[in-house]
Amino acid sequence: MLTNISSAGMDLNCTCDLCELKGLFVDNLEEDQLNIVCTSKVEKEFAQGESIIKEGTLIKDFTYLKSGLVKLFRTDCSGREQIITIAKPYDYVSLLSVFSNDQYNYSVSALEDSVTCNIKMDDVKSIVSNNGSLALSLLKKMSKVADRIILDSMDIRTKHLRGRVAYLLIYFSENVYHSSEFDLPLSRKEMADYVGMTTENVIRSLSEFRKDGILKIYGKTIQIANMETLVSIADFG
Amino acid sequence: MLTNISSAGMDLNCTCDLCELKGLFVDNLEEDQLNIVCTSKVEKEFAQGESIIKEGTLIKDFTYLKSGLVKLFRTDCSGREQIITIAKPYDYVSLLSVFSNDQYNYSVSALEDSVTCNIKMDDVKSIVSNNGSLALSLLKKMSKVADRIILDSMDIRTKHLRGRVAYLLIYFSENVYHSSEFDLPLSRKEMADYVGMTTENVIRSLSEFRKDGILKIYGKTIQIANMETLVSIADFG
DNA sequence: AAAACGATATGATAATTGTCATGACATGAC
DNA sequence: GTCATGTCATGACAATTATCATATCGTTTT
Repeated sequence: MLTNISSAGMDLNCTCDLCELKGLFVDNLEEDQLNIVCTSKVEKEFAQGESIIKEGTLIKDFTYLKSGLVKLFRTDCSGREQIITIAKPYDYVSLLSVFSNDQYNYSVSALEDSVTCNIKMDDVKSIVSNNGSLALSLLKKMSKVADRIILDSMDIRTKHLRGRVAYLLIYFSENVYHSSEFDLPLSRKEMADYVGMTTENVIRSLSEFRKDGILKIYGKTIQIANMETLVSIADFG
Repeated sequence: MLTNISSAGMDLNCTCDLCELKGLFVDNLEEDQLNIVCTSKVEKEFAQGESIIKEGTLIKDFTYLKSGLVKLFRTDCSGREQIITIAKPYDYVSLLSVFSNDQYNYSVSALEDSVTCNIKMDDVKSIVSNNGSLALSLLKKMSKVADRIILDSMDIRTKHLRGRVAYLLIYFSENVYHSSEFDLPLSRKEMADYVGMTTENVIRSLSEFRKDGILKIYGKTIQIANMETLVSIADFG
């Protein structure tokens, strides 16, 4: 149910209208609905490595990422982790499952220090029922997120080991850090969980790239020395 | 823009309120909105094997499956088909891409004789903007469809060849034909496109299952003789 | 400092899958 | 009928990946 809020005006302490994610919510909200969000939203901080959402847990909030980097993953029947996707602010988040299920069927944890914004699911549903433009905006967002996850995973499926690893490195370089040099936010094992291969083979690929002069590797720090070759490997080599 | 329809009452020829899919649309529609759907909707028939949607084509309609069976697929960079999912009525369809893109990034074709119902995308958007419960219903549907596709493909990724083939056979037996004997709607090559292996290896798996007495195979007709073993192979064998 | 641990790294070997060649069989074209 | 074509089928072999053993490095614990 909607919390009934006086129409005396906005909470002056609320900064939702300054939120970098306003495009998703605020632009579509009437003042009284914005007040609901402002009043009921809760921001939470998570340190690198901390768990944000646990598979099987009840869905109470609509959650999205304000800053940081997270991984969505699940645990398969044999106990191994599978990374479904990696999300940065505005990529994410609470769209899978949220409207169809009462519990999460994946987990989320922080790859870097992160901040989430949480709105009560009931409030979101109430607002959506009364606000068509927000509904369309959510449908659009959800459609895009689902598409990206599905097509990316189909894409990765066509590649061999080296291509998959190259693909992942290029993803971080181009879409997350916008630089040819960056600190990998994933361990080698997590890279393996993402591309669906073993840790050893991911390490081997990285070593080969290093020996071939495509990468310079200092622990987690990666410098892409030959982007052209790396791209051609990702596009299948 | 919404077509302006006289309020004189429903089109008496419209049978949308009898549609087996009314749960998705009709239950959430006011009478005037229902009239829009009834007037603008177009039903199309497709013979087995016919193309319903082509990748890269402009999205004009919101489409769903009334009867039959279809496959969603895309063509990867090396020209090979990848089946994203197989959908039966109410499973499907027009949810991926539709609200976020102006063109399809996958194709759809009929595995069995099929009938689709098509509503102009503009009409759907207009109605959603004015109808919160329909919006929620679409969000729910979309969330469920995306979840299923993503989790199924993660699931299949954990399995080896034989497990994947077994999984697919069980899917048809339990979710589509509700019988231990059925006609495969897919060629061996399509099965391979779905599970991400080669045609030869899919055929080999089927042959092994036959030799082991798990299946009886007469061309496309499959009879599962030992469901228990097949399930244990799917759950990983 | 020593010990313990986890992540990274490399090699040898086994398991799994892909590729290529070949043939049988059905179907439709001519 | 014969031919061409495509699907189904099987085998031999090559390529790719997983598994297991082992070693190093850095960090934390004791």
